[in-house]
Amino acid sequence: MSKRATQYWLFKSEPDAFSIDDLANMPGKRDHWDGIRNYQVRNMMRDVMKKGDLGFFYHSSCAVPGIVGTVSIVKESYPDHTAFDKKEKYYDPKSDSENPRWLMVDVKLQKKFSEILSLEFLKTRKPLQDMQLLRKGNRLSVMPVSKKDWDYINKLAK
DNA sequence: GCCAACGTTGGC
DNA sequence: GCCAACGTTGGC
Repeated sequence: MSKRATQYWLFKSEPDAFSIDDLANMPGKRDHWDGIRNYQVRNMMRDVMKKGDLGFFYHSSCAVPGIVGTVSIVKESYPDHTAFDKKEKYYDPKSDSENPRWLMVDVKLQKKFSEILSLEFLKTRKPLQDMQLLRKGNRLSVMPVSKKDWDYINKLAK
């Protein structure tokens, strides 16, 4: 039986809403990654993302955007219950428990980098020039990362 | 706060 | 199914 290769990802979060320290302070340093309301991202989580995959934690829409650490996928996609709750920011009346439209996964903190790898810095790295994160106009909040870029960035990290 | 990029919605 | 209008993301 052939074993599936680990896939790599990047998760964006606004640190004002949920930072890597917030994840570090959760019981077991794990939490569900709710609030995905984009079909491309949902489909990737549903069809491609597997338990054991690894991802970068990225801080967006803040003073210094960049990669701040790594996580592992500890639970594969399941219905995002925050879509059912009127009080939630990402409530979606078109989704309910009978027919859930949105999914989430659980992630666990693997490593917090001692220094942020800023977007500004990453842009100067020649080997990363084709990375999806660095492409103009990219708006996906979760995106795949190639093994090559994963390995390279981890070597830069402290 | 500006604005480029781009996903989504809805009229036709 | 086209496409204009609108909303959101996210860097700057």
